[in-house]
Amino acid sequence: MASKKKTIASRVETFANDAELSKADILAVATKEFAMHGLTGARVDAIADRTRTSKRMIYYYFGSKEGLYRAVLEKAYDDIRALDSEQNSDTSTPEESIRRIIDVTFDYGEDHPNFVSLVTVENIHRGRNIDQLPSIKERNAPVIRALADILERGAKSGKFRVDVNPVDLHLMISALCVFRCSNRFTFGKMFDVDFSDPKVRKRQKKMIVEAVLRYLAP
Amino acid sequence: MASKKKTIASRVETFANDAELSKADILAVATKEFAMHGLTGARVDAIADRTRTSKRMIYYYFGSKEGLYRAVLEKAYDDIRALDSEQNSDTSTPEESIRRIIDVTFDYGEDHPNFVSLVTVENIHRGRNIDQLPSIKERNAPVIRALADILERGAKSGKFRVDVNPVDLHLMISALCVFRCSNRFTFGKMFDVDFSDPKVRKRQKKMIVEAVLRYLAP
Amino acid sequence: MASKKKTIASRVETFANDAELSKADILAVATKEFAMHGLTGARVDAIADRTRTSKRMIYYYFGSKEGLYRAVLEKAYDDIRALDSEQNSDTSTPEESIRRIIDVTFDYGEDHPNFVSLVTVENIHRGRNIDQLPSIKERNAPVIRALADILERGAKSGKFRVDVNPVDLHLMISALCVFRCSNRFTFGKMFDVDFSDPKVRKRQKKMIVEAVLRYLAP
Amino acid sequence: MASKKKTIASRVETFANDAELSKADILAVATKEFAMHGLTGARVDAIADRTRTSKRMIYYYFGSKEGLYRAVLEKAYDDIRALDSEQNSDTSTPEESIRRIIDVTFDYGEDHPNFVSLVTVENIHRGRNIDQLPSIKERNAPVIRALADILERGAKSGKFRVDVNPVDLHLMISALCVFRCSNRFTFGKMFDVDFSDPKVRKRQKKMIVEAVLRYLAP
DNA sequence: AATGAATGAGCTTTCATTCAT
DNA sequence: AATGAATGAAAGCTCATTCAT
Repeated sequence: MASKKKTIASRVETFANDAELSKADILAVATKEFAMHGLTGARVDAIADRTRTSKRMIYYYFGSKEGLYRAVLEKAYDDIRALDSEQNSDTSTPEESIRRIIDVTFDYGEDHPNFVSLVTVENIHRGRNIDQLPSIKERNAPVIRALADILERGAKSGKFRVDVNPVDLHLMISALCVFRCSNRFTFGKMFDVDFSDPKVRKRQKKMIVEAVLRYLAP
Repeated sequence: MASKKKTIASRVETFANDAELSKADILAVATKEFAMHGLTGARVDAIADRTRTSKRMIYYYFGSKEGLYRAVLEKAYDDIRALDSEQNSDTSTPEESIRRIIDVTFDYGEDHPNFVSLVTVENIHRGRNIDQLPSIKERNAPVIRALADILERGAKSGKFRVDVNPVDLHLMISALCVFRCSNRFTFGKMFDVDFSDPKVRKRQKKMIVEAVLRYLAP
Repeated sequence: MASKKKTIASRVETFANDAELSKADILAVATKEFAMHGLTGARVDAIADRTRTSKRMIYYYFGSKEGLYRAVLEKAYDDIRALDSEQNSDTSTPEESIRRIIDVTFDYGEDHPNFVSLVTVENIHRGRNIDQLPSIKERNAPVIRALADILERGAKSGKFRVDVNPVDLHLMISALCVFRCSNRFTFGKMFDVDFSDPKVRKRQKKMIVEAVLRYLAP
Repeated sequence: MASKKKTIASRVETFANDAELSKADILAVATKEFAMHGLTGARVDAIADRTRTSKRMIYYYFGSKEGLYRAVLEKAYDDIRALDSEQNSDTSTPEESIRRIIDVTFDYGEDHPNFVSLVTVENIHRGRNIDQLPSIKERNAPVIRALADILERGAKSGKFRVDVNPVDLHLMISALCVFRCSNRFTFGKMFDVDFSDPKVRKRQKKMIVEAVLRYLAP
């Protein structure tokens, strides 16, 4: 290994970096595995095999299969935080803001099937693991605050109705954007819908925007 | 055993019933187990233990763990068929029809968490098993026909817009009704929503009805 | 079934025939299965599936898997008895008799791989089952008597040496004719011999005849 | 454990040896089991029970029951290689060389019934496993080369005939020496031969030597 | 801090056989 | 005489994890 020639000072840092790289490597592989097979279906061996490190290191870094799963879950929700921070643009109209939120949410689901799967998996396990990651909760508060702000501005300007619960609105948008991703296999096969077809995608996104905006109208 | 007193004629029938009863018993227990732990997480031993029969009989009747899972899946979709047949009431207005479809769909998700979980589980497995149950597909066609009929009546009477795809409408209603059930754990914990609270339930159902009807308006 | 119209008298006989046909059917299938997979490797289910009757009938007729195996073994040795009876032709010279015995033995091994396999299987089980079939022993005595007779005639005429043990001679011929059948797979693969090649077959038969006759020469 | 006192240096080596010892232990026990019961008849549990290690370790070291069987087969053929290397003595006459080869082959079969059984077992499985052990083939080439050399020397000196195929000669010797071992149970019981009787053994070995040498004579 | 070797517990499945008429 | 339904026992194998340095 190259690290053999390093000074003690640099080595500590390098090892730390190596360790971080290894952890990141494991997390990336594990994300796929958990998303594809679920918590119980995922195989620690399978993860280790596709990693630069060994199975032993998974336990060294993450303690257990569940510990690794929780780290994967945390990372997945971490990644989605970047989404929210982009949405703070007060200059746009409430309607434009809603449009963009739907647009971003819709695309995120399409582009991050692993995230969608992980949320699904976690719900099968009744949110048992997300309970142990209190940081996630804090991170998600901004979404509701942003929606509440938009709703307030819309109500004040007379463009939106005044009786909308921001959490329910978030539920509505999430449902419409995520369900078609999380249930694409059963729904797609049952009703012959090809969710990956760009035309279908565009049509459904338009439908969601219309439905939400009409609902918000006074 | 009670069968000792039976006549030959009744015995044959009774035996058939015994077998059917045993199968039904196994299916009921297995439905719970698969819904709670997923396909891989479910344990054949655990199912057998809660059954009047033995593990051996599960293999005798269903061939394999996956065979049992498929039977459970088929049964779950079978049960939902009853839902559809109730909805054929041509006397009601298109709006009333939509209201009732949402009402029934919403309640079904609430009242049959196992069904919702199974669909979730099947999507993690990318619809691999539902593919092998072609009967399911046929059974689900009526839902779309019913919606298409309502849409047509609505369009003719000028109450509904004319450009609605019935499958997309079904997707919208399913998303709004099912997502809040399938994702109740992650969403509920993240945003402090108690989906089991009757007030929340009522409020959200009202929101869904409004959203859909407003979307369908011309 | 056709038997439904039969009179009672004929039915008994017919059933007996049916039974015999079923037994023969089972035996034929079982012979293959035991020859191919050995006693433990053979599957009662596999045998039943390739039979016109059911697994239950195998137990009805033969009592157990081992019982069936013994019946198969007995049948196999029964069939070979026909071989011996043909060989009693006193008009031929001792040398001609030996030639013909080798010829027949050699061809029998080639043409009845199942028999060869069954003997092999039985030896893996240390002759445990053949022990319980005393009839087989009696049936095999004639071979030795025939050889003893040939040896005596050969010795008297001065064509053969006088110190040959007929059982050892039978061992020699059997070894040379059977080994190349029973061990064709390991030997063939190890030394690139294609035992099914007619040229190889002819060459080896010639070798065996020469070796035995030279050994028997005074 | 004794290893607690070991130095680091010795420990590594000792651990390696422990593993090798465990493997050798398993192989020895498995050889017996497979020879006695065949591939399917052998029980992994039975092997594990007679071993210092556990069933789990068998799978750790050998992957599967078939993997263990192949290892056993390879070891058995490995052991016989020692036999061949002893036979290279150019000073002896061709006749003496043949005598010794028969002597050694004859005794090896007598003294290693497990080897004979394993070959038998492998032939029932149509050489499927030996196919996957290409090393075995290489190891067996020397036998044929040695025989070819002897035949050539014998032909040159006018002591042997010139038209003998060395592989066929090997087949002849193997057949005469091995058949009486592999088929001792059926043949012995059928014709009342006690192959373990030293007198019988001696008589038959003499017969084999005579038969082969007479066949090789010009 | 990092790791190769080892493992107990439990998994799904298969097997020959018997039950009950 | 004949048979479809049912089954206890055990098989091969896999899993996440720990041992021991």
